[in-house]
Amino acid sequence: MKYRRILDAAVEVIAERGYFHSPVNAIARRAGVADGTIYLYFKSKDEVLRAAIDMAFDQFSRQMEEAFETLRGPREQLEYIAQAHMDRHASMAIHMQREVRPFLGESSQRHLAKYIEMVREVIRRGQQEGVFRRDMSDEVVAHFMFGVMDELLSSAVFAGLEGEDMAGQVVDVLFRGIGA
Amino acid sequence: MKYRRILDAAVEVIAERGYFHSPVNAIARRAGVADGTIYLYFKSKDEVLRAAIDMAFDQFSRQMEEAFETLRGPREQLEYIAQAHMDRHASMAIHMQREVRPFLGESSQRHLAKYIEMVREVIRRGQQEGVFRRDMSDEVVAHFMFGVMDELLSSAVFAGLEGEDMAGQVVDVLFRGIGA
Amino acid sequence: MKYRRILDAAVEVIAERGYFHSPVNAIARRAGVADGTIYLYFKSKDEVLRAAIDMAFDQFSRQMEEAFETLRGPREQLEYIAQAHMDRHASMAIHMQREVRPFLGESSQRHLAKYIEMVREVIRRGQQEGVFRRDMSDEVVAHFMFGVMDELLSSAVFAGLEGEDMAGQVVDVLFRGIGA
Amino acid sequence: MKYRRILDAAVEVIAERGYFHSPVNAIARRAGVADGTIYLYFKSKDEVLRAAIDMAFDQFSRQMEEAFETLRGPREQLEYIAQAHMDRHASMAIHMQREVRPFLGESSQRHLAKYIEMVREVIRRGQQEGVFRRDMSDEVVAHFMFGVMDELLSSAVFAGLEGEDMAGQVVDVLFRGIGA
DNA sequence: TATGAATGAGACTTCATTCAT
DNA sequence: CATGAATGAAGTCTCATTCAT
Repeated sequence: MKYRRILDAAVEVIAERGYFHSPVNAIARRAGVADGTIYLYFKSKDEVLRAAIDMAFDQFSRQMEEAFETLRGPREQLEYIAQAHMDRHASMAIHMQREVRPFLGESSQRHLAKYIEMVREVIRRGQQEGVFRRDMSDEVVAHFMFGVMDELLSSAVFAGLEGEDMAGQVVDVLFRGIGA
Repeated sequence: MKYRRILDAAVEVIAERGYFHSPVNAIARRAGVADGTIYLYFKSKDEVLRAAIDMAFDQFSRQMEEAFETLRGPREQLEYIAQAHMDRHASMAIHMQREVRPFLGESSQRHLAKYIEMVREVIRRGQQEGVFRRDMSDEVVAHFMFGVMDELLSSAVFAGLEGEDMAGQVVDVLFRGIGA
Repeated sequence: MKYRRILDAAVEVIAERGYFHSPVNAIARRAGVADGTIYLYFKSKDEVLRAAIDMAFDQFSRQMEEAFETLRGPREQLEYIAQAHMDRHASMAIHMQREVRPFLGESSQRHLAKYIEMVREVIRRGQQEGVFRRDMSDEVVAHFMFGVMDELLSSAVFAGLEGEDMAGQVVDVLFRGIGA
Repeated sequence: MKYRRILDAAVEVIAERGYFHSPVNAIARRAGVADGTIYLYFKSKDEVLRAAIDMAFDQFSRQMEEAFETLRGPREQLEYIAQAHMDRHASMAIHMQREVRPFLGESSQRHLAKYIEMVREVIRRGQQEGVFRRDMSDEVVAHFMFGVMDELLSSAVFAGLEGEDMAGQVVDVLFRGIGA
């Protein structure tokens, strides 16, 4: 379906060139549709971006919720989040909201907030279960986690860190750091 | 001096609205100069951004080098870096390179690389001195640190975390996480 | 087709006001299109000028080549060139390259060179056939001819010489002047 | 005196780069004065150009009038005009009016008209004296002469015709062409 | 639905001109 | 008289968006 083709093309093109260097016609070309067609499915270019980010986060959320039904321990859950975040394709759109936070407004905030909230819950439960230290703000820890993952992800592109098991190292440091 | 006024205005405006939503005339207005005046001091809009980032990183580097002459322990040094990074004004420009990494090219890379290298050295020395674990890539840890700081910084604006001693918490977690 | 409308409008406007006093929006208005439309057909304003000049010279060349198949005598050929050059519409674009020679670079040179070369051949053949004097540089004579025609053309606009058979007089003088 | 320095600088710079590619500050730099100084002597950039052209033509006219007091024959006079026109420095400003005719308006016209008138008189007198043919418009002949000279002059720069005695050839052709 | 030529607002930049020193 | 930093109008060009087909 074209709706999806456009979204995927947008993610690809924007990931390569950045949002503001990605003219609508470039997205259209990549999607194999005419420029005007995009406006049959989306109200504006911003809307395409918004939808792409929405899609990525929603998918991410769903993936987590599903996994958490069988993965119950805080440690396992954090590990899973890190692993999933590191998966390049899924997270490219998540990463995109960086470039775009200043003007995408509450939509962008909302998704990030949801990601953060998800992590906070894991942390809080870990704290209740006595697995994690209690002397730390769960909010700070959650941003902490998101920040590391996102930076490693984007640096990987430039710095050639692709080989390393980054998610593993991150979780390892984090656990020691916040473990009780 | 106008040069400085323009640079400061640019950092302010871009921090608020993002580089690509910051027309030159907005920067000019904020700086209290005419549009054309900017081009007496900078060759192009890109050049303003580049100069702002250069300035911020250079200042940051100098501050570190100075401080490290009396602060010798890896722990103290990391703490100092975190503290300095968290200082809003100084780091806003550092943060800006995020939005802009894809097209600012090597200039942007170089600065980040220098920051990373600085942290890596601290880590490596800590590993040699037996203060830090040896089973981790110092490069990953350095990006780790940068990522956390930058995310916390940018989230602070939105999430109202301003009160918390974020730098302190970061360093605390990091030390436990990578301590030997 | 818009491509042609724009080219014609450009020639008209530039002929009236000069290239550098012809903002793109004036050309667009004359062509009855929006400013941006011009950039669908031409990469830049310079490109419009270049294309206009190209078109005029090409048309001129083709016209000559065609005519020369039946017009074999040097005298007839020169007469034909003069006549064609004098035709206002066709030659306006040829005239334009004057204003613009310094910065249109080799494209402009090339066309003029071709015109000159065409005349030189006629002259040289005339010299071989003994119709023209041999003690003159054919290159000088060719520029000679081009210069006269172009000046008469541009003066005609201002000086109201429109009525006179200028081409005829020119060729007459030229023949007596260079005739053997 | 600065007035003169500015005028000379203007002619030099404009001859090299064309009027519209000659920013005022380039003329100022060449003249060794500040930008603003130019406006103490001239009302506008156009005025500088106008004055430069005025100066060149006036000088040219004076030179002719002077010479014509001893040079009485039509042939000698035409020869002298051609020779003087060909002198590079003197004629550069004359040549400049080409680029600029469309918008310099009557001032430019007037000078050219004067040049033309001067030649026409020579021609007319030649016709009366029976030296020149009577079946030609003296106006056409005058433009004829101006056009050739100007083209040869400007082509010389590009085509490397510098060596040839162009003025001589021109006059030679012209005489045969219009001689009785 | 789909197209893509056309639009025009708005961005960046240049440069003639002014004016406080 | 002289300076040159500053101004801002105007120019070129891009690109999100529309609409006739």
